[in-house]
Amino acid sequence: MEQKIMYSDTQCAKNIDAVEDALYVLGGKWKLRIVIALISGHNRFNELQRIIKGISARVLSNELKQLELNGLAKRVVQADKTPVVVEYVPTEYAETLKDVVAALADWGQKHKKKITSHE
Amino acid sequence: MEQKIMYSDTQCAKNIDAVEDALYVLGGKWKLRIVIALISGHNRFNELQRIIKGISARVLSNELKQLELNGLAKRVVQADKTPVVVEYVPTEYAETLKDVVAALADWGQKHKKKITSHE
DNA sequence: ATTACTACTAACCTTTAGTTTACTACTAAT
DNA sequence: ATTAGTAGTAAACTAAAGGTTAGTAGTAAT
Repeated sequence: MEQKIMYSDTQCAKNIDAVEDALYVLGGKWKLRIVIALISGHNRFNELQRIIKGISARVLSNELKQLELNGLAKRVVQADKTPVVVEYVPTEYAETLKDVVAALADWGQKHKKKITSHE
Repeated sequence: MEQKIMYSDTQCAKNIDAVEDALYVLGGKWKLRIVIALISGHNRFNELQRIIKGISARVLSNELKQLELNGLAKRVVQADKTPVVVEYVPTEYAETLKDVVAALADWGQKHKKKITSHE
């Protein structure tokens, strides 16, 4: 009936479902930025707030809890130190996001070049 | 001073900025799903609304306008046909998103497997 | 003694995103 | 004549996300 379908409807639905599952964990304004910061070795609360420009303590705190729930970060308290040091460390699972981050960062960079040059 | 930084602060900031630029265009609940649907050959308004489950006409209409503004989709009216047929076609530029979609869909799929199996 | 840093939380408020219902104007089929 | 589909828009609303301000309890430096 239709001629121009490039991929099957089921493939399309599969892709939509899959990005839906990804966005459930990674969606929103801050999650990916936080993951990048964590992977880049920024592990302490105020350090994260400093490097992720514009994020409030409230939001950072909430997002870190969700990242922990989803197995991407771990809250580590070093109770021996005084004052107590809290670190948020990316899990091994968070490393699996490197391709996603790379693809998105790459596209974002190219996109910026595009809009700042010939537009 | 610090030993454990894996990547430089500037690299981290660059990545954060780049995904920020990408999310400005692609962020939100629907944009990527619509792009996938468009690339998959679903081009008409009601067709898109049918395949993208849960999206309302209002939101679909708004998102399509934004995708057009950002050069990812083009609204094509076939005035000759009766009734008039409106098609939303992905631009060439939208094709550059394939890597992003693939990375995200791949991760989403693996993530779903992870949480539905051993959790 | 004051200032500042740490890692947050509470309460409140605003903004953005999304939903629902209804409606338009036209066509095409039953 | 009625029903259904096309491609939407308008108005009014709710829900979710995020921001702002202030404050806690402790340490450590000036």
